[in-house]
Amino acid sequence: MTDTTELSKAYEPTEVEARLYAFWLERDYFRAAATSDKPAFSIVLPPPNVTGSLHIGHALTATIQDILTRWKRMSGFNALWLPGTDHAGIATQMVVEKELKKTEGKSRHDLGREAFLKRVWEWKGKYGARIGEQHRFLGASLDWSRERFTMDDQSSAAVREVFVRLYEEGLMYRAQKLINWCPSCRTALSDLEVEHEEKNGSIWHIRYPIKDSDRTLTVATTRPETMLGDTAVAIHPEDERYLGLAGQLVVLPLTGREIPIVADAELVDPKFGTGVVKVTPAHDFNDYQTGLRHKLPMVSILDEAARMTKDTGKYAGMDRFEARKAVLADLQEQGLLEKEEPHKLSIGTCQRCTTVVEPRLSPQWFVKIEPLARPAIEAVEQGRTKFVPETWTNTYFHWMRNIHDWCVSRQLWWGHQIPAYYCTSCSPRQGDDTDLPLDAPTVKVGGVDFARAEPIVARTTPESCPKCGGKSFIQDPDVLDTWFSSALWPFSTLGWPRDTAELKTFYPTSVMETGHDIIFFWVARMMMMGLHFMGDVPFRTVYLHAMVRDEKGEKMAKTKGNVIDPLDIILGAKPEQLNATLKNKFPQGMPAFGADALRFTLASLTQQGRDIKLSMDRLAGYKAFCNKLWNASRFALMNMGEYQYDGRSPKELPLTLADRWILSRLQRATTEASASLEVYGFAEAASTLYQFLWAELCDWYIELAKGSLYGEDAAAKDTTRAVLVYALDRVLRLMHPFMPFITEEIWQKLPMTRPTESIMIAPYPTPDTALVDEAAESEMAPVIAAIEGLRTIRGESNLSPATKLKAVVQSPDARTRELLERWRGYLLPLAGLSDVQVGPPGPKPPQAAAFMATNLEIYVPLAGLVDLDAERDRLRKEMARSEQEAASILRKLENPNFVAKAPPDVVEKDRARVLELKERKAKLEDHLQRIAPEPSMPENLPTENSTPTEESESASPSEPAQVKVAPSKEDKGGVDLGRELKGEMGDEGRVPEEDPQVQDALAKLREGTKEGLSPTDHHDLGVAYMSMGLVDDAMREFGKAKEGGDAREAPADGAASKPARTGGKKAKTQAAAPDASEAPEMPAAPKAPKAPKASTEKPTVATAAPVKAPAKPAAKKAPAAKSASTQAPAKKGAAPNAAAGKASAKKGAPAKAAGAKSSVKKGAAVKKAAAAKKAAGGKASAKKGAAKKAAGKASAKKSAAKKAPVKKAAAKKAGGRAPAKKKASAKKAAAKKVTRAKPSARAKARR
RNA sequence: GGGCGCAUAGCUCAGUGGUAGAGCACUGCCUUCACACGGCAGGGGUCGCAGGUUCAAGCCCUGCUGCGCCCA
Repeated sequence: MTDTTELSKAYEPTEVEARLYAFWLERDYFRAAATSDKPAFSIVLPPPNVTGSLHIGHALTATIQDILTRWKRMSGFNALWLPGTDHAGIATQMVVEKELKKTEGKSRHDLGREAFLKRVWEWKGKYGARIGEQHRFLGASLDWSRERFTMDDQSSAAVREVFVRLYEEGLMYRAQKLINWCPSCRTALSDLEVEHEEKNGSIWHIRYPIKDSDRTLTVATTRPETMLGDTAVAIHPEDERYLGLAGQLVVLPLTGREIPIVADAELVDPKFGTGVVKVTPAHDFNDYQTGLRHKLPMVSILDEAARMTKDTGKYAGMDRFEARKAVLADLQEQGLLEKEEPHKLSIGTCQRCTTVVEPRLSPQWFVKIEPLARPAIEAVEQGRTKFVPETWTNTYFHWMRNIHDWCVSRQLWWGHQIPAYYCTSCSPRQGDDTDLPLDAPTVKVGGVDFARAEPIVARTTPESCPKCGGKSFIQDPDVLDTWFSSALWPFSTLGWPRDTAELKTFYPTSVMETGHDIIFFWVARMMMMGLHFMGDVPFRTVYLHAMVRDEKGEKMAKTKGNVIDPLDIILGAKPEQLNATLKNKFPQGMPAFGADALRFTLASLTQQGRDIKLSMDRLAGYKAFCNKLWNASRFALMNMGEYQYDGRSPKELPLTLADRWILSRLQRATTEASASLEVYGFAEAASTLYQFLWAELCDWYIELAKGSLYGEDAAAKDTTRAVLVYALDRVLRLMHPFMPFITEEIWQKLPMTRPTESIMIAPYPTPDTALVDEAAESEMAPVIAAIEGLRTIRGESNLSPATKLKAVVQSPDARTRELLERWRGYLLPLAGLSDVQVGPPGPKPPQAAAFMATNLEIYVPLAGLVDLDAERDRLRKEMARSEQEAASILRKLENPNFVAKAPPDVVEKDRARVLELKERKAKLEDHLQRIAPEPSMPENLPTENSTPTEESESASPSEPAQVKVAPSKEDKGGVDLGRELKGEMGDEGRVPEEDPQVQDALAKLREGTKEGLSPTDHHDLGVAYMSMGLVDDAMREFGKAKEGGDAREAPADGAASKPARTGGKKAKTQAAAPDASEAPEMPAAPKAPKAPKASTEKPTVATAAPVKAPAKPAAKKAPAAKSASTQAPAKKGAAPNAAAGKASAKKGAPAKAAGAKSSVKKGAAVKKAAAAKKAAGGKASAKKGAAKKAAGKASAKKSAAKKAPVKKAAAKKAGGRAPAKKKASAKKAAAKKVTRAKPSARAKARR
């Protein structure tokens, strides 16, 4: 390994992956011990087709299994993951045949069996290693020393042994039965290898004349050509139409053969078709059973290629579909074809070649299933094997309880030849097979008629015939179903039938992990064979993963051109290598995402019970995650200096709060990740680690660590380094099973003493409870809350990160204050502050932006920096959220049933929550009043009957004091207060405080905020208290409200109506509350809470509005406000502070002398559909939401809660009109995120 | 025909009765000395539809619609 601590700037997976896999192989880390003191963990890899190529399903399989194996290996297990490949009988034989045809123009029969098999082995030698090599690109930690092949000597020996034992036990037999036959592959198939597909076809009605009668019976059939093989016609015994006919004969058309009419209640459904069914026992499974019941002759009319046999007269040699046409034509000609009707039917096709399969009567080998299935069912019933997800258990049971005997013989050459031998001396000979086609599946070997000969089943060729003493034998030419050898895989790979140490150590295997598509093919059969031959289940757990589909959910198939090659993802690919969709997505070619990103993606998408849609976007996201990990590590290494971590517990170091916090969070992540892995929760574990690394370690700890790392205190520096190394070491090990390469690469470079030479054999972390630090986490909470609050202010105000702010943070809680004070070193850099003053609630800074969190009030003095408009909008939004949530909880609390029946703690929580929300909202409103935008206009202070002041706004655009809009901000619609105030002063150089006018207004503002709560708030609180039954408190609040000017009566029922809230300002030149005529003292004293009265508003703004969007601001506003106030429903008094969205004339108006801006408060709580409906109509929707959404979608609630400032969108959008929607749908939407300062998981993660 | 599963943000998906979430995508600000594969902030939801149970339903029950898979 390299010593360098330098890492490249971005993670480049390709070189790292190749180098590290070689390193692991060289050190032999993948090899499991045959015997060991460690507990065993074993998985056998579902053997891929030996000549196959890695596809995305293999990648998923390998990812999951490698995660399990590496996790267990690191957790102290003797972990075996055993690789191998499957000979894949039909598939491989077909591939080689095709190649043979292509290159030499020969068939396998041209070569003969022996020569052909030699070719297949050569092929296997050439391509057989490919699939294994491809697994290495994935990082699969397979024990290659134990690699196996289903046709190697050991496996073949196991197959023979099983076959013979089953035969000896009577569970393997040979019989002439109707089986599924593929006329193209020319072999028998098991039931499972036939795929059923619904297709549109026809059903023909054919008249069969009754012998010695004028009458005919009309049969309905989907396969007229098989009538040549009919041996009866069946009717339902109780069908009145055909009473008395049973036992008579019909004359089979086209042949003249006479066949009986039989009564069969099982076969015939009198309601279907004509109620008469032709019976063709040799070509239909239902008819076959009928034939057995009625002892009917069975006439085969199709040969192994599904051509009509020589017994079919004029049809002989025709293909079955050709024959169908001929038969129909002849019937037509004879007037026996009554009609043809469209008909849906289920067609069985060959899984391998999609040829329509043909039921065929032939001698085959079968496994008697019932005695094997019973124990396999019981084992699962008893829980000796468990399915994950559990839902597969029922599927398994259903199939196991209904399976038929398993046809295991295949008329192929490539596979395990059946260990049955026939004496060439005394076996019946084939007498008349001379005209069989050369390529007949049962070739003429020694002339033995295998259909009639008696097999001698033996492990090796018999010495002599027990019957005649003959010494010459011929082995059964057929081979076994590929799945037969696969069924033995869990024990044949461990050495069975020999008694090996591996079997003792690793059987039963720990987990069988595979796709759910082979639960019957493979899982069920392994269960049966394992139980029968090993006496125990083959695996304790079956984890069945989903199918991987493309991004659209379509199955990946070459024919669809949507196949994604895992190697392309890992290594990258040129555009010409990609399928059309991918080429479109990556016109320059696909970048090398790397195995780690692919693995992490697959693990993250693996959810139980649904298919995986492989999303390239998510893949890119996880590559970014790799890069993030890389760079976090790079940062750490860059700051290590000469430091070497000595492995001491961090507990012994003088830890800072951030240290303690991240160490504690790490322990939690450790616990959660392990717990998820225990229950196969790969996606959950991956998510936990992702969140920890990114949202906690990178976003917080590393940022906090910079203080000490860049500082002068050497000891503090080293402590931080220790924690960084400790945390990285741990998280790398935690992630190693998911992302083996990048974790190894980084881990090797950490400046520390490594317990092992490789991370893959280092211990998997377990949580260190000594480092779980509740106190640190709760101490960190207010620090984080404060930083996030400050960032919110900054973000919402579009302040550059470079702008340093001064902040005032107030908390009633002494502990919180102490913490913030102590950790101001965290606060300043992360929030971008130049200073912070922490104190108890008290005088608020004038004209500041504010953020209210639980127990925390944050103010940032504007100092000419903050976008006042945006700030007001934000505050209103916050208020609306609080209001919405409070209202919804209040509704609950008002319900006596809820209070009576819900658990007390739930009720209590809700009550506390309401109070908290009310308080929060009160503070917000209070602050909103404080930064009301009218300080420079004392002459506009409203009186009792004052009208809004838009006139003045539009009237005096030229007066400096009224120029509100800083030109530079015009386009954005924001208002820069500093400039605004300066403008008002007409002097850019002076600070606002020096202006007497401003001073005056500010003084009034301060005065007005002393009480903290507005009368409206007191009233609302009263309602809340009332609903909780706290009558005294409620009455006190109502009293205060009244004192403050809230004229409403205390509601008798606790469901008082609430007045609409003020808060919105119409125009910046206007006094704070002029929109409420009944709120005279508004601007200076926020006691006047009344609803805005739209009627008093004059849309004078319109005159100043640009030609382009003339009516909007005004027209919109007025009706909305009106509806809001007039519609305020009585019940809960949802005061639709509604919603007239604010409209800014600035934007649309190119020159707008005076930014005639009009702003109406956003409605906080429009709870009633009726109110909402109307209110919505007036909304000038904001930002992109409005631009994006169809007008009709902007529902009332949204509009009410939405941001009002009309930014760019308003200019773009002509309308901004949001037609009312019928339903006030956004109840929840509006209520959401009420208290969340930051919605992202990364933020949430650290709370 | 029988069985199973799925339907939640633009996309891919978590969410087992008590404040609807993540990643990606999107919008704004920022190329700040780990990372622009980046940082901060923000917007975005009729939880398929309709009933029912419950104080309370995305979650439980019934029915319906659509999609998928398996079996016959």
